[in-house]
Parts: sequence; C-alpha cells; structure tokens
Amino acid sequence: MATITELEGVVLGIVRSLQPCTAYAVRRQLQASPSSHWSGSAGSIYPLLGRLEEAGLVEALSDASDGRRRRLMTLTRKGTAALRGWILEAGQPEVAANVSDALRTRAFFLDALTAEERRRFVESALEAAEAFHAMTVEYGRSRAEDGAIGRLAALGGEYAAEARVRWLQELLASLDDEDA
Amino acid sequence: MATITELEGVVLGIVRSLQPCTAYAVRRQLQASPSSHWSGSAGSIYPLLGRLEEAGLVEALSDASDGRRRRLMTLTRKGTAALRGWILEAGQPEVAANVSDALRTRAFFLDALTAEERRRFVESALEAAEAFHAMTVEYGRSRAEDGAIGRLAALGGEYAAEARVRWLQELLASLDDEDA
DNA sequence: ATCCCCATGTAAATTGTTACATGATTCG
DNA sequence: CGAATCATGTAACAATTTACATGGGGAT
Repeated sequence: MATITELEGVVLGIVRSLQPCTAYAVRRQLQASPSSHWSGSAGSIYPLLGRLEEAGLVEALSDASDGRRRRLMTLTRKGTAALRGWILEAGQPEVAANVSDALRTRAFFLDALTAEERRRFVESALEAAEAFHAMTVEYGRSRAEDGAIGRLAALGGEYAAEARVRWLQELLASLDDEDA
Repeated sequence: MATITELEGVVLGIVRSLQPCTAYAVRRQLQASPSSHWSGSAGSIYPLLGRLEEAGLVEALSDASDGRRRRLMTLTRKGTAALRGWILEAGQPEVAANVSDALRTRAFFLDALTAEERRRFVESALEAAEAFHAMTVEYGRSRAEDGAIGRLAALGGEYAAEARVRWLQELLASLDDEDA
C-alpha cells in the first residue's frame, strides 16, 4: 500500500464524509477550513481525484440527470483502508512534527527590525491572530452539527489559535518591559 | 518588490542571523528546527539561494583559503529590506491563516475508525505530541543562547505543542466517557 | 438578460523532494 | 585509515498554484 500524501488523505476523508459527492463539493469543504494551507483549487483537486481513481481508491459515477454533468465520487473498500492507514500514521514522530505557522516563523527573525517595527509587528500580528481565533471558533460551531467528533477535532484548532494569541500578548508585554 | 515565498523569507532571515555563512549552514539551521515542514535539502536551498543572488537579495563571496571551497553569503541592503517587508506582512489575514498540523488534520476524520482504532489513534498521537513538545522545549533552550527574541519566538512553538497535548488529553478523556 | 453558483477540466510555471555525484577535512 | 561532517551542486520527478476555458441552472 503505497503511502499517500497529506492532501490525498484529506481528500479521501472528505469524500468519505460526503459521499457520494462531486469534486467540487470536496473543494468547497477544503475552502471552508480556516487554514489556508491548501487552496482547494481545481488544478489540485481534479488531477488528484483522477490519480485516486486510477489507483482504485475512489470510484466515480457519472450522472447528468438534471442536465448538469457530474461525477459522483465514492470510496472503494481499498480507499477506506488507505484512509484508515493514513489516519493511524499519527503515532509516527514525523507526523507530529509536521506543523507550520507563518506568523510564528516570522517571529524568529524579529531582531531584523527596529524596536518600533517590532512593536508594529506584534500589534498587527496579535490582531490577525485574534481574528483567526474567532474564525476557528466559528468553524467549530459549524462542525459541531456533524457530531461530537467533528467538534472535538475543531477544538484542536481553537486551542492552537488561543495559544498563539496568548503568546503574542506575552510578547507584547515583554516589549513594554524593554521600553521601560 | 516582488513578494517572496515563505521559504525565501526564512532563508533570508537565517542568512542574516549567521552572515557571512554558507548555504550549508543555512541548511543545518533549517534541519535543527523541530518542525519538519521544510526539509532543508540541498535540492531546495542551493537553487533558492541562487535565485536570491540573481535577484540581488544576497551576495556571495567565494573563499577557498583552507582548501575547502565555500561561498559565503551576506544580505544586501535590498535583501534586508525584503526580509523586513516579509516579516511585517504578519498583519495580513492570509499570513495568520497559514497554519497546518498533520496530527490535527487526521483527527477530523476519526469517524472513519472503529472505537478501538480511535483509542489507538489518540493514545499514540498523544505520545508523539508529548515527544514533540519535549523537542520544542529543548529547542527553546538552545535558542535562548541567542538572546531574548530567540527565546520568545521559540516559546510560541512550545505553547502550540502544549496546547496540542492538552487537546489530545481531553480527546482521550471524552473517549473514556463514551466507553462508560 | 445578467450574474452568481455549480461543475469539470487543462496548461504553464513554480517549487520542492529524493537521489545522485563529487571532493576536502577532521576526529577517533 | 575509515567514518562522519563540511560543502556544493544537479537531475528526475512530484505536487501545487494561478490562470484560462467552458457550459448549465437558478435567482433577480
């Protein structure tokens, strides 16, 4: 069972939760996520689903009953197994280490700025982080409708967003100390 | 000033903090990060620094005084400006939304698993998340030597890792409730 | 009618990964 | 003297982004 990529895992998971569904519905779901890590562009999703189909992980059923041509996707048994395998990789150190945060990344280079710019950075980053946190909360609410697991999964994003706000507040406070 | 990519920003920042330094030193710095988001492979860094050089953001000084041929990189004034511009993008919503976490991503699809598998997922994920948290703490200690800003930046990663552990502990507890 | 959403795709360009290739130095 | 580390690169491949191209349905 050739290992699948992150995006492939996500797409399998979305297809399973919506099946039978169109590629377009998968894209919308991706775009609804507060994280912009994947664009959910047509150029990524259609070729990707084509690969999954060729590999026998999803099956498509063409339908044009209402004039609109569609391809309705479903996971095959093999696809379900691949999805489960991918989820259960979670114990591997590489998976736990696969994190990123563009805001935090920038903070590592703060000494390239003047004290004034630094303050501007932290203030605007804090604002953006708070707005993002609000988005994760909103997203959690929408996910809660899909059951307990959806809510719990979204909670992880809320906690992370919350932690980032707290961190930036402390950064701001320590800049104040510096000035004093 | 054409906007630069995330990895380009990071590389500019690292070069600035170590300059004059080799591409190899930049790679090591990237690889020392607890996050595996970028591999810091030769295949990414050498071409990237080539592009930055061509764009006039970094300058290279060839040196082979001790027999080992090296190219010592320095930021140009233009490179410093680009770095500052990149850092100060932090207020934009897209930057704050540019986050990812492979562990959390998988949790969204937990209902594809049986109750038993779910428990296995959370237990192994928690273990991996704790190990990762320990790595961030260790990393923070090493960064602290480079001054207050380095320590504060690393703290963001620690908080995020901490929040993830907390979240998984709650997930585990809610699975227990479910079983009972 | 016109605009927005549904729906499917392709093409070019960029970016990054793995693997390969080479060679000098340093440490045990 | 052999292994690890320093050091620089390239080649083939994979994956994704942006932009383009097309068309039907439903609402105002």
